[in-house]
Amino acid sequence: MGVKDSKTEQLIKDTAKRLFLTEGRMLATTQDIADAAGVNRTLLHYYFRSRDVLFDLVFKEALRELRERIQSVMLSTAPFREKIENLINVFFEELIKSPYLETFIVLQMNQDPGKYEELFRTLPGGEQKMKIFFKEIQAEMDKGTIPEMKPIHFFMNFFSLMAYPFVARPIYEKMFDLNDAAFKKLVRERKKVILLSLFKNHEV
Amino acid sequence: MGVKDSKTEQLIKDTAKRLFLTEGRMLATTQDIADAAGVNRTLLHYYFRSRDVLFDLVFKEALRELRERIQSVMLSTAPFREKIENLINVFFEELIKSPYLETFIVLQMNQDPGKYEELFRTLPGGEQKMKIFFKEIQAEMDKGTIPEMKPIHFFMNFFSLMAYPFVARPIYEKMFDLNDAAFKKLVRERKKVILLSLFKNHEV
DNA sequence: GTATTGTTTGACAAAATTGTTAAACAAAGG
DNA sequence: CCTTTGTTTAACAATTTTGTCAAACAATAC
Repeated sequence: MGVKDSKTEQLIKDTAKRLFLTEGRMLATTQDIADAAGVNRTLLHYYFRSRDVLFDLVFKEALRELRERIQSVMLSTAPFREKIENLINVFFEELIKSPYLETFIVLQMNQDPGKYEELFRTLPGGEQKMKIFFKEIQAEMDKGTIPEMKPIHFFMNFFSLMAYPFVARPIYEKMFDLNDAAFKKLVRERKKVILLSLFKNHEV
Repeated sequence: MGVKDSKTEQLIKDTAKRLFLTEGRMLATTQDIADAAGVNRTLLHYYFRSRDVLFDLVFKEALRELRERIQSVMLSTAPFREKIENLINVFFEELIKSPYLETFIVLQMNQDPGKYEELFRTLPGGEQKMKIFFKEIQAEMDKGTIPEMKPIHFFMNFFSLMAYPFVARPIYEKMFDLNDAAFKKLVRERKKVILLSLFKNHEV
């Protein structure tokens, strides 16, 4: 066996993941990836056959992981407000790790809609579970802790408030002259802001 | 002069705009654009010299237009709540026209940060104007019509609630099995939902 | 040591995309 | 009708990127 053993395959995959999802270099060529990983470009084909295969692999893995983490929190038995807080934590963690996943998805879905269909289709029993979560949202409205609206709007609001600042990060950074530290500070503050904005009880 | 006169240049630009911003085909090749416009590919070089030049032109034009429309509303003398309503209308109009502008910006800014810097830098007097808008936000908090937070968070919330559903549209469509009509209906509903979510007075 | 297996490499081929050029063409003025 | 000007075209060149291959290499088993 070579001195690098079988770690090379993982190294390439991790590097691709970093370039695509963390640094937003979605157009990185096989050469870019090989260079960043410090390996010969041919190895990329040796292990993954083609750029497309590697690309899909990275994408699907990241998406699957995100979905699983979110679902496990969303379907936990924690009280509603606590559940929302946990979701914010999970989502922020994932978005800090992969700030371009969102953008990535949107683009991919458009370049070839249907290709990743199965990744969004509610799993067996998933639709049922989503309905349960939506019922919980409705119950909160009935209790008067969140404003009245279709549960899907609450859902969209929630994910909008969490995700968009990451998607728009470069815009905000230019617009308000923010450096990395300043942006991260804002993001930390947003955990409270989001709760404040979702719940009627405007105290934390 | 040729039979197509000088309309060809505009036709190519419009087609590129449509592909890039409306259909999200950001990777469309010169051939794709020429085909979509029904002209010979060489004309694209004849009028715009290179793909990059055309790409930048489309991008900058769209961005400038969006910014101007937003600024003109943001700096109008309308009462705060009305101003927010007008902003929603303008933003929705623009996003329906160019649903991929946001995504486009994010990617471009990352591929080559600094390249489009001047488009975000607050114009001469622009920073001053942003401060005025932020003061208006603060005044509303003092009046108690919106919850207490740094004005920049209100600003981020506002744009998140408006923009994200467009960015995430393909995801939502798969996730909740929405067709075009259903999605558009949701968007129409969101005008009210956003107001409901931004303002403390949870009635419309 | 030699065979075997999997890994790595550089050289090369193929494909896709962009950019250039020279010639054909079409309209309008003289 | 001939010239001028701007437009359009096809053929070609250049570049970039992906993909293939056979040979070199390294580790382990025999």
